[in-house]
Amino acid sequence: MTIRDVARAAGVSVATASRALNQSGLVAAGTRATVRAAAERLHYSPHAGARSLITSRTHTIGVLLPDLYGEFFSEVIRGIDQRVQQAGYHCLISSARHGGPSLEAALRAMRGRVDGVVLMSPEFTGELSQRTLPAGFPVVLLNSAPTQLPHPSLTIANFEGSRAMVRHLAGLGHRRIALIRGAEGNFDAAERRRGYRAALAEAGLPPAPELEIPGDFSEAAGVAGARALLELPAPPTAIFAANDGMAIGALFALRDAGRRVPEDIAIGGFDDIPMARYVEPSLTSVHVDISALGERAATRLLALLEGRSEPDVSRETLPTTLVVRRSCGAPQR
Amino acid sequence: MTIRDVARAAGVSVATASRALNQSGLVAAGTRATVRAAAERLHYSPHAGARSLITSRTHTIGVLLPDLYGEFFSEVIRGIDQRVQQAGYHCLISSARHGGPSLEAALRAMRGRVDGVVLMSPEFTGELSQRTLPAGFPVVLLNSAPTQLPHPSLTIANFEGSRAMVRHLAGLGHRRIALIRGAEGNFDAAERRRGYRAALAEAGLPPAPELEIPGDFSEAAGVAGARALLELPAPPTAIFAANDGMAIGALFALRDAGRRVPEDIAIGGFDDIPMARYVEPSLTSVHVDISALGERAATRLLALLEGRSEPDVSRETLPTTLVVRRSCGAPQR
DNA sequence: TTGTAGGCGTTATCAA
DNA sequence: TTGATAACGCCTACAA
Repeated sequence: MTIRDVARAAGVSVATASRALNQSGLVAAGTRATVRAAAERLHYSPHAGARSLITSRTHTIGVLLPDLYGEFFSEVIRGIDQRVQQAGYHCLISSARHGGPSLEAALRAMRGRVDGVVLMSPEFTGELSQRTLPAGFPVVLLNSAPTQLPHPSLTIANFEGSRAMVRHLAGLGHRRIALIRGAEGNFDAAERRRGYRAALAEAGLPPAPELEIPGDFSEAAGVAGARALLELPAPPTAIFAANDGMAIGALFALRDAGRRVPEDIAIGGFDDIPMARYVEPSLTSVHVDISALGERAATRLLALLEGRSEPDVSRETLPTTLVVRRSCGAPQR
Repeated sequence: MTIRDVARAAGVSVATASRALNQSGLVAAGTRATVRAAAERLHYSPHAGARSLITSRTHTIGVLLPDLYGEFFSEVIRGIDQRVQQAGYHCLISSARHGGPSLEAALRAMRGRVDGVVLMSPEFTGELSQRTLPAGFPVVLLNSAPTQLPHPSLTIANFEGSRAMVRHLAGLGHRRIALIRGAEGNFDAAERRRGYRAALAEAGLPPAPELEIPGDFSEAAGVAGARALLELPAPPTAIFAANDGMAIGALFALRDAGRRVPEDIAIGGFDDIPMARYVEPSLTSVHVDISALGERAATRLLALLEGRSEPDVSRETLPTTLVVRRSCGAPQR
């Protein structure tokens, strides 16, 4: 079932059939109708590969993520797909997780399959880019550290969100506010710590290195972190965990240790995962609209593809909002 | 950067270059090395579209889901991608959600881009299949009702899982066990109800139509369902909700109504979403390994693609396991 | 063991 | 307004 069949059925040449099927060119209204009818009747749909060969557009964008696990990624994908679909594009998903194919291989494998790529990976460097991607290949970076790379990049307001959280805790009267940090070397984690420190400084609270506990975004790290904090000669009265997973871990650890939340210790998290509403007490967190992040990334990439935007390498930050629930002890509503 | 460039750089013909790059054909070890080196140096990677034109394989599989929202879908995708990636394939994701393009359009748009498709949609009929897909096009159905369609299909053990749950509740001494049903017309929902009824019958409990409350898998339906049940002249002592979302809704409704769970009323859910562990009391549920479902679907599809399997249209059911937590009041451990 | 040449399904160019 | 025909990049007979 190729365009030849359609052409034959409509009694025209393939060239005319092609013109009639696409918007392009001048075709008599009558012939166009005949061709369209034939295509419909034959259930014709063009072969994407062949078309991309000549147009050198695939109408597909690649989405390369470090993993496909968890709500963050599913939401990103949802946002991207939604945006991309309404533009008539497709989504080729791939994860370059540890143990799987390298980022380079994954990127390379996408060649000829996608017109551009939304990329989330700390490993992506200029050197790699140059080695792997054709010059000028459209790329949008997601949640990456600021780079010199000539690509637009999107992040969420890690710094501002954390600062708002810690400011809120300080506003409730807490003087000893601990931080359970995110993964070492992670850009989000670093930014969240920066926000934490900034808020402390603003509130006139002295930096207290012993209140900063390393973590890795896992629930277990939250448990361990909270336990460590309780061991301190002067334990904190509030804990800010760099993500909700660790915050929930901390919640459990405190409960096990017989501490009441928020009466004895307040807790705040980051991400506002759905579960935050359900834990007991419900978790104060920093809300992030992840599907909007994906949608925005797709929009930027499409703009690049359509050549509508200048090589705009600006960095864009999506806002976050503090969601106050019971775990921080603030008066509700 | 095409194979011509590589050939030229290696001082051979494109045919030889092609042979050297693929496993195929007899090539002198020396020339193979030269060609490979040239390809490496030039960062050559073949154009997928062109290749698919001649081989008529894309090494890509389509994944068509009703939506991309929530953990179920992200886990399915993860399972599929994992399996497919290790076979050197790619994943083209698409959702045929309401308001978006129709299933037919989505399916049609995949032509020439994928070698086969993992499909989850209640709307997929033989008629549609015939109209949209080339005869013999590889399809694997996910969580669909049994059909006459000549495609392998995969489901989870809805019936068995529900039966195990209700059997468990009956075993704890409950005589009045209610069901909050899943969405009308949904195959999973129907199967879960069938399991519920079967377990009641096995336990010698009389069917009690007033204990079957309609629902739609939403948390709100769980709230409404639980309230309705409490209004009954003889309320149930246990509630089985057809999914965890509704079970959690019911949990909240009971708490609001001043009922203790599990002391006054026991609750069980289905799916074992991550949140089930975190609600208070933790929720007894039926565990489903969703990424395994995706992985299995991918495996079946790949078998079809590689022609390794006969046109095996068998229906495969993935087991579920009952996870007992506190909400049902069973002794722990 | 290697090279030549044809063709996969489309669109684009150029004549008619 | 239409039709031949030449690409696009690749693979694979077939010939050398």
